[in-house]
Amino acid sequence: MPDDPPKWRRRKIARPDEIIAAALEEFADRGFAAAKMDDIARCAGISKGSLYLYFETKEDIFRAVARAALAGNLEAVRATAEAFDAPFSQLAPKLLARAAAAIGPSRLPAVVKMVIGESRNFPDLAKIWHDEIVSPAIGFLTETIALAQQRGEVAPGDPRLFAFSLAGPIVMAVLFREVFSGVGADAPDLDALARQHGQALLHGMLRPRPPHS
Amino acid sequence: MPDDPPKWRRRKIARPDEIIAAALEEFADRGFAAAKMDDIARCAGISKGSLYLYFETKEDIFRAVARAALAGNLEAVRATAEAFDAPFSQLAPKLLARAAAAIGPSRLPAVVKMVIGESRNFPDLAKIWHDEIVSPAIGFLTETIALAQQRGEVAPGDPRLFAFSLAGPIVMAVLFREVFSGVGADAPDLDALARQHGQALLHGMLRPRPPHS
Amino acid sequence: MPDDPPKWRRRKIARPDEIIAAALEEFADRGFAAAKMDDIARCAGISKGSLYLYFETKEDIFRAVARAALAGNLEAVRATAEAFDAPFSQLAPKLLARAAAAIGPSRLPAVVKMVIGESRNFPDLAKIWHDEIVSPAIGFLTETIALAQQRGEVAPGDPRLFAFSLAGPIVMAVLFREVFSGVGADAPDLDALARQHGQALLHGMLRPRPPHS
Amino acid sequence: MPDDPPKWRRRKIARPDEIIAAALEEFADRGFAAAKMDDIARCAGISKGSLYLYFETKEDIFRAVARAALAGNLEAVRATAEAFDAPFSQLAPKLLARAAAAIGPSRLPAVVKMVIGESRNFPDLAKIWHDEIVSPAIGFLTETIALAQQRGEVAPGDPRLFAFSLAGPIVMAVLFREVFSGVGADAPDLDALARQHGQALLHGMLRPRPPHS
DNA sequence: AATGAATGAGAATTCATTCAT
DNA sequence: GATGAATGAATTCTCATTCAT
Repeated sequence: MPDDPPKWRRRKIARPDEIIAAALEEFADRGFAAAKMDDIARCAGISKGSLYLYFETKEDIFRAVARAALAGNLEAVRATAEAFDAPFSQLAPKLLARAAAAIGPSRLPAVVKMVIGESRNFPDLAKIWHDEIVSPAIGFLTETIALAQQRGEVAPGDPRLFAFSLAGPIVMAVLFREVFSGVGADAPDLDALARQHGQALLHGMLRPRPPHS
Repeated sequence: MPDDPPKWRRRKIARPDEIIAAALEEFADRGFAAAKMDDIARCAGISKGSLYLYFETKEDIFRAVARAALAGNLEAVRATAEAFDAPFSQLAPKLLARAAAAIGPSRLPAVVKMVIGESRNFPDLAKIWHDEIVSPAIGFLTETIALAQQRGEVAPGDPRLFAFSLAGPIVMAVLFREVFSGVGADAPDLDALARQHGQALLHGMLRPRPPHS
Repeated sequence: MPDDPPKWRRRKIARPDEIIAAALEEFADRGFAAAKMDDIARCAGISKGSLYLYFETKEDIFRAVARAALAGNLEAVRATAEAFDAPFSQLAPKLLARAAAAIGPSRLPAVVKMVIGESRNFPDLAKIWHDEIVSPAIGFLTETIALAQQRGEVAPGDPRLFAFSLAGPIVMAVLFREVFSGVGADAPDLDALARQHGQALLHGMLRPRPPHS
Repeated sequence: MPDDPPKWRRRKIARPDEIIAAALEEFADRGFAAAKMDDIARCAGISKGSLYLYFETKEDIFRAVARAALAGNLEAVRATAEAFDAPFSQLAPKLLARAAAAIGPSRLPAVVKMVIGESRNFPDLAKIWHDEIVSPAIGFLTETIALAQQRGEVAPGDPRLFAFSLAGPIVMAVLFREVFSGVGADAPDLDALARQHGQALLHGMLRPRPPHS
């Protein structure tokens, strides 16, 4: 009987990712300390002991979860760099729309919540998140804005603060949903916010004063 | 011996607040689960057993901390309502500046971090924070903006999303500082951000296109 | 102002007894370990600290309770000795009736329960109870029976075992009531038991076989 | 190495009973509250944490101990029902002898002591013991006596009180031994008591008055 | 004498981690 | 590789006892 493993013991390769996915759910739901290895194992469909075949400690799993969330989004940030040379008035709305679309359905907000909550206990994670995601993302925005300022498209001002102006509302809305959905809050629509915020920030919330009339 | 008994015991009245202050530090530093009752007690200058004279459980202390942080700020939100009838173009910058000034030196960000991290484990707290702080604050902004729209001062659009546009950058910056200061990040200056963001959001980031040239 | 203490602080003399009475209730209800000094104090109408003005430790109170219960009954046992020279057939029923009447309304059963439950933890108490109550009582019965045997009134046999025969049913009924009333058991009537048991033990439960019929 | 792995771990099946046996010793010796989980574990030859693999709480172990003691004896009570139709004058001594023989070497008295001491704290246990052991046992005796009365073998009287008359001395002696052995009391011999008490209760303690002489 | 706030040793319980099978 | 029984360090909470007032 050549190649019939009557019951494929789940492909070894995929295990770590399954564990990370399971752990993400548990950590997101209960936080690092309150998540139990038992639950992560059960959620991953394996035994508790098997977790230790793939990870050294609970902390390791946490780090792996936090890092795994980086992976994809790190790409996303870089990918948007291609749209780099459009005028800022067209680039900014596109970036906001993409960010909103990308974040909305992902588990990223849950991981962000995790990282926020445990930033003091896992300073290395905070550092990695800062160095590899948050800082690059803000840096990218800052540079883009600075360039636009050099081209005379954007008003003078600290380009880094402008980056916060641009991204802040999305961040706030994402956290709002993560924290308060489930207690009866109605979370803002991310796409609509991205659209309206882009328009408002670029052209101003104020209605252009009617000539005088 | 004049009249300074520097180390009186028997101070039933003051104790709960001292405990809450101590617990705030511990919870902010380590999170709910990792904060030890021993440490809270030591930090409050009393014995472990004494904590239980004033609070039933560790959870109770956590709730008390989260509630105590509400108290002052609830007032702040209401107080700003007085500036109500200035034109929005003057009101908005003032609100941002006040918020930045009030939040910056307070421990509020630490409590916010706590509440974010434990929102799933303490849904009651999430609800209270939503109902008593976040929702009123956003609601207040929303109404203010809606009125300004009726007066023709503000461009059309969902006023609640505008509220996120207004407040989001401050929120993001506050959390940025709370999470990433300590890993070498340079946190944005809150006052400067408030000023520049107010200006940008009201009048637009874009430099008014020069006539043609 | 001669002898008017505006508020008689409760007569000092009576305090220990009040404490003992209060402690008896608590110990009887919850057992030694589960009874809290707080509760004993509250039940005695004084503060927790005051207990320690009269007793050194919780154990001391327990001992005092167990000893106090002895006091009265020790007398009772001796008092019955006066009826000593009646014929056994009259003496035995009287003793049983008196015991039943004395025990029924007293808190003695509760103390007995206490002593039974804690006999291993308080061997000194077990010893005192044995030496001062149980052993004298059984010894008194044993002697009485032995004398009756010498007078030819009672059948041959170990007089100490006869003592158990005599007293056992009362003891069993008392404990039955103490333990099982409150879970819906109907406790036997002590007086009736004393009467019927005396009759049965003296003359036999068996109906005298009718001559032949 | 033949086939004796003298120290296997992994013995899920046997463990609960070993724990119950160990706990019985500890509870009997010290009472519920004073028995420490550590000691029970050590006595069972396992670690403290392992107790919690098999029982939820200390109370659970206590309940299990109290229930386990029921198991065997429940059978014993039923088993004696077979001797049912002998004349009471033969049946009663047999029942007493069997009870004495069965109880003597067993740990039942220790459990009885436990249940007596904690009856208020574990009313459910008191109820179970009443409903499943004590009440059936007394009920069985009561019925047997009532039948014997109908057959004219036993004198008139409340058959339930007769049941106490029959069983009480054994109960008293068993508790006497449990409580006072260890403080130098000489416990009555259970078998001798059963024999003599049966004889006395059936035929009367009084020596049949010699015709006159 | 009386109080009750303060203490801290002690106990039950949890859970990450190990390792015999 | 996989399992899950076993472990014991760590933590919360209790409560008898003390002592400043």
